[in-house]
This record gives sequence, C-alpha cells and structure tokens, in this order.
Amino acid sequence: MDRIDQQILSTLHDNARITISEMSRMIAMSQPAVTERLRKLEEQGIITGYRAEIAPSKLGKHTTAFVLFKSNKCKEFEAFGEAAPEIVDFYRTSGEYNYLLKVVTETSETLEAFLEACHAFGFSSTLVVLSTRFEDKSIVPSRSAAN
Amino acid sequence: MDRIDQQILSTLHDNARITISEMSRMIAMSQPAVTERLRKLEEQGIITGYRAEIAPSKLGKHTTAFVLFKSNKCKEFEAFGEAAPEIVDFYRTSGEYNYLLKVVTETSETLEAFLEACHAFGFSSTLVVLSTRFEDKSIVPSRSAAN
DNA sequence: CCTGAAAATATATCGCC
DNA sequence: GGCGATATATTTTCAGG
Repeated sequence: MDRIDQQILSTLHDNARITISEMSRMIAMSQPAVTERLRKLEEQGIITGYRAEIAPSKLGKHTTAFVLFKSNKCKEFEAFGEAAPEIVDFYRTSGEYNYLLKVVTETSETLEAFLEACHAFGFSSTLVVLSTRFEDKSIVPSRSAAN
Repeated sequence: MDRIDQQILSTLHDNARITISEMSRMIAMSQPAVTERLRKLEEQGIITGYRAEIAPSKLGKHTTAFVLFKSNKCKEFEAFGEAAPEIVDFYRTSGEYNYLLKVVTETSETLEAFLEACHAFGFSSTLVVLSTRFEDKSIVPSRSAAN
C-alpha cells in the first residue's frame, strides 16, 4: 500500500467505472502496471466490491430513517431483517440498543407500517433523516497529505 | 423505468465494473441499446455515481460508530463535520438529536479523541458497531417479483 | 427504441528489464 | 514491480428499420 495504491483507491472511490487506461494516464504509470496493482488490491480484500449509487427518491422512496432497536429475540429479528426490503443497512451495536438499522421507505406512512411490523421483536427509537450533508466520504488518506 | 432498466440497476448495484457487453449478454439485448439505456439512467439522475467499496480494517480503521448529536451551533458544527476525516456519513435528523454521524476510526482511543473534539459543539450519544449483518441492500425492485 | 457493422479504445498477456 | 508490444474484447458511432 504505497501512494500509488492510494491514488487508485481514491480514484475508484470517486468513479468506479473509470477505465484502467484513463487511470494509468492520470497516475503516469503503464496500463498493465495499474491492472496488476488493481488485481492485487482486490485479491488482498482491500477493495471488496463496486457499487452503483441509486437515488432512492427516483424510485419513489422518499423517506430515510435510522432505527435504534432493542430486542432479545435476536435470531428471529435477524431473520426478519434479512427478508425486509426496507432495511438497507443492518448493524449490531453496543449500548442500550443492540441493533441499528438504516431504513428506506416510500413515505412516512410506509415507515410507520414497517415499525409496526418490527414491534413483534422488541422496542425501537426512530430518527428520521431530514437531509444528508454528505455520504461515503473517502477513508483513503488524501494525496495532498504528507504520506 | 421498465423491467430492463431495473435489471441494469440491479446488476450495476452488485458489480459496477461489469462491462456493458457482458450485461447485454445477461439481459439479451444489443450492447448499443444497453449503453443508451445506461446513459439515460445517468442523465435522469437515477444513477448518481459509482463507488469502489474499501475495507476500512485493511486501512487500519478498526472502529465504526454511529454518533447521535445535539448541537445548537449548527453552522460551526457542519463546518467541523465537513473537515473531519473520521466522519463518513453526516445526516440532519428529526427528534431529540439533530445530527447523526457515521464515524470510522482506527481504534476506540481515536474514537474517544474524536468525541472529545465534538464536545465543543454540543452533546453526543454513541453506538459502537459490534458487527455488520449487511450493508447497502439494493432498493431496486427484484426481478422475480411481479412488476 | 432497437439492431448490425465498422472504426476507435481498452484490456489481457507476454517477453524482457 | 514495471515497461512495451500485440492479440482479443469492448465501446462508440452511425446507417437503417
């Protein structure tokens, strides 16, 4: 993991569909060399995948919420969570609540219906997202810093 | 947005670096037709970008937490948030807390230091992620459903 | 909107340093 | 590790339905 690998990671974090040829021009390294570095970054599990970002609102999903959940029916709740299309992210957490869910629904009414369904498994506290300041900030050390 | 567009979205959600040729084979449609549909999905803002997923632990970031935050110094706190490399996601929320942050740090010690820095702007409640059951479940209606 | 064909790019693979 | 060269694959472009 040197500076060049960081540049590759950073570039792909910004645009995962860039061609290797274009990256090789930006980085000033040959295309086969970039291909090989990328192969190793994937092989080492540093890059775990590539995702298209899709605007929920364009698919009619206008409500995003974080649901803190307290359940002692863990097995059942996790099975429910796997199957629930509303749950986008599903974490186990420490603290008073033992789960945190990111939930995307069409409206606040469908969010309410989802929360009702959850109440078979425990208690929840919900934070509705009013706006997103930013998402997915890169965790790769920036090129400008003294690395 | 017909079934074919949904297949394209779903495929790119799973692997954003797949070639259009390969998608066209999967979908049984000519490659220029898929290219044109993809161009429109991007133009309409349905696809907002493509991201490489990078494993935080492979970059030495072993602690993930969600921080609920209550601040009345909104301008200052948001400026701080933009600049803080630890904050990956930054949301404004309804309820007792007015912000929710996803924070990725090296260790629980660096998380603690980050929380100390935050306390200049208000009060926080932190949920440390113990494990991730899943992340980024697709919001695209599945192909098997009767669409 | 889609297809098919041809020209322009990009990628995989190799021998070599 | 990386480079250059080349064969294969992909993308872009466009005429035609």
